[in-house]
Amino acid sequence: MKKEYKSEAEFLKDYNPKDFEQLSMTADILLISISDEETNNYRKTNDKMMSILLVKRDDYPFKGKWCLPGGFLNPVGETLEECAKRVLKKETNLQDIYLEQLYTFDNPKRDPRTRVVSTSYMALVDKNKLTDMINENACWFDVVLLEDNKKEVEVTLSNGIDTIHLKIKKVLREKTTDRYDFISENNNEIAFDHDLVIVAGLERLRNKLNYTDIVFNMMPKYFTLGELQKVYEVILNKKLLDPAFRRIIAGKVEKTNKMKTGEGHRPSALFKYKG
Amino acid sequence: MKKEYKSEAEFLKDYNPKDFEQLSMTADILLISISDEETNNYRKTNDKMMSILLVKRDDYPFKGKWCLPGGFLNPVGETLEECAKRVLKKETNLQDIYLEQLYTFDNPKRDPRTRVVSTSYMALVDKNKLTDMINENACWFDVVLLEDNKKEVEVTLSNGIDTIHLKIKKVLREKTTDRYDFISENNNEIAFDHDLVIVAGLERLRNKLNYTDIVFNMMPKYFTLGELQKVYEVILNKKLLDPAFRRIIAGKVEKTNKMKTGEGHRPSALFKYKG
DNA sequence: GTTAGATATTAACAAAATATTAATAAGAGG
DNA sequence: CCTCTTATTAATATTTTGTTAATATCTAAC
Repeated sequence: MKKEYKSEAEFLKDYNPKDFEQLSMTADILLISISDEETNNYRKTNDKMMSILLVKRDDYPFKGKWCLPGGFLNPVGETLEECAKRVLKKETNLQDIYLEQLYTFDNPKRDPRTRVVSTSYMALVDKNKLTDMINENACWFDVVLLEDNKKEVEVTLSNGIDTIHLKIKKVLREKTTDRYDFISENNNEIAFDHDLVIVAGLERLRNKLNYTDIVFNMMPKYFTLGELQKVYEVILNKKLLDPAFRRIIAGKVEKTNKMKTGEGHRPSALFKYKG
Repeated sequence: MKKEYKSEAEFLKDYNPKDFEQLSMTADILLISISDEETNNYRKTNDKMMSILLVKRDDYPFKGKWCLPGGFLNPVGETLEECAKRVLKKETNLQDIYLEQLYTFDNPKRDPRTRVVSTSYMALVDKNKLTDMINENACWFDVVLLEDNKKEVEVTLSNGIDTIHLKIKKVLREKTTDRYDFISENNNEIAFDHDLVIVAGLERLRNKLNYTDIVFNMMPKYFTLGELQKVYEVILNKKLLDPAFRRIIAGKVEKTNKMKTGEGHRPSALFKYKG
């Protein structure tokens, strides 16, 4: 029989959340940076690449597998974003960097322990600004986008020692907005459903590049237009034409009186983000 | 002392989620439609408007307040989207309509009972397609966007009897992507933090209008270009020029041999979504 | 009937944005 | 000083978008 309450306060005094089935939540972070030969200890090319931070699990479940940094939400007073920041600080000592909520993943089978819903965050940083050492179980992996069409996405992650190959099938879900359901075809190459988080994050970054200034979160203070263009090209995975690129970017940056020399060709002007 | 496990299976056998603090989750749905005089029982104008579905709470907390349809996630096997669909079916008997995850709201104080994290979904529908009656505690509210600048958003919701005035302060959070934190300035005009969900949803819809065909989810099968243009104008909250609009939309629709007459002016051709 | 009012539809032109090609600039390194 | 490489910009073609205005065809009022 339902008890009749006379006020919100009276109702709340009686309420016990343990009367209901509950669950756990985590916040996972996709930390993306641009790497080049200076910040890369195994490649000998001059190419820029995207790289993401992975952590090796030293406990069950998925013991020994790589995964995104993440951790359980403390339900007593902590927000998911605070949780994400706490984890990020622990792994990289980074604070005050660009962070945005990406998506909430909730496949009931995504965690073998119990029902765990995960809200993922995307964070962008310029790796070179990382002065402190990152946690010893964490490592940067270069990202190579092998394939990205309407049927599938294929990504290879590599740190020079380990190589992780991710393959995700796309199933058209909604024609009007060209949305797809992503179905992992990986057999525990990476822990949990973090392959889906990575793919969703790379796509979000690619989209935001076109209509925001998000890119400057992963640039150093001073950069040449050539460097900036390479970053765009790496993220978009295609060549851009110089004059077109310069027109688009012109209003966002301002020329400094510094120059970058010693590169074996005509020196280029250094720019900085205007704003 | 930490126990040493030899396999994933052995570890899982010992794992008890109740050893940790847990929480509850809900899925909330922002159902948006376009209303006009035919589907509106109190306005006598010919204008199209956006309208959203609200539900009156008949239990504590927030007893008697309006809120978005939503419900608790069943942690045993139900996904958040399944939960959203279940609630939507209960309130409107609608199935198979456009649904997309909007954002996860997790302010620890958003629910006075206990820690409840809510993942919100946006759903679009053409109200006229609703053949079944909606639940008796549910009601369509017309949406009037009074103000939307870099400092604040103001929205009025009205069903002819009740009027709900929402005011939300914006605080710039991130310059590069022009993102804002939304701070509710409402004193329980609407239950929970559903004012934030509404504002986030309206903004998402406005953005998606520009680069997707999302609008056709709220259109009838056959429509005139004038009607379609009005829907754009209502959502974007501004006038559009005819030839420009027609050029943009031309590739997305196809002319049928039907005409719409009886409107007191030159008849217009009926179009349908191509795809 | 005739005319006014309303929106539909398209033509025509102007302006702005974008794409493309190619010319010129200037340090590094032989 | 010659070649390589990338930087930078000029010049032009093409496409897209903005604007104005002309014409079409219905309903309703007179």
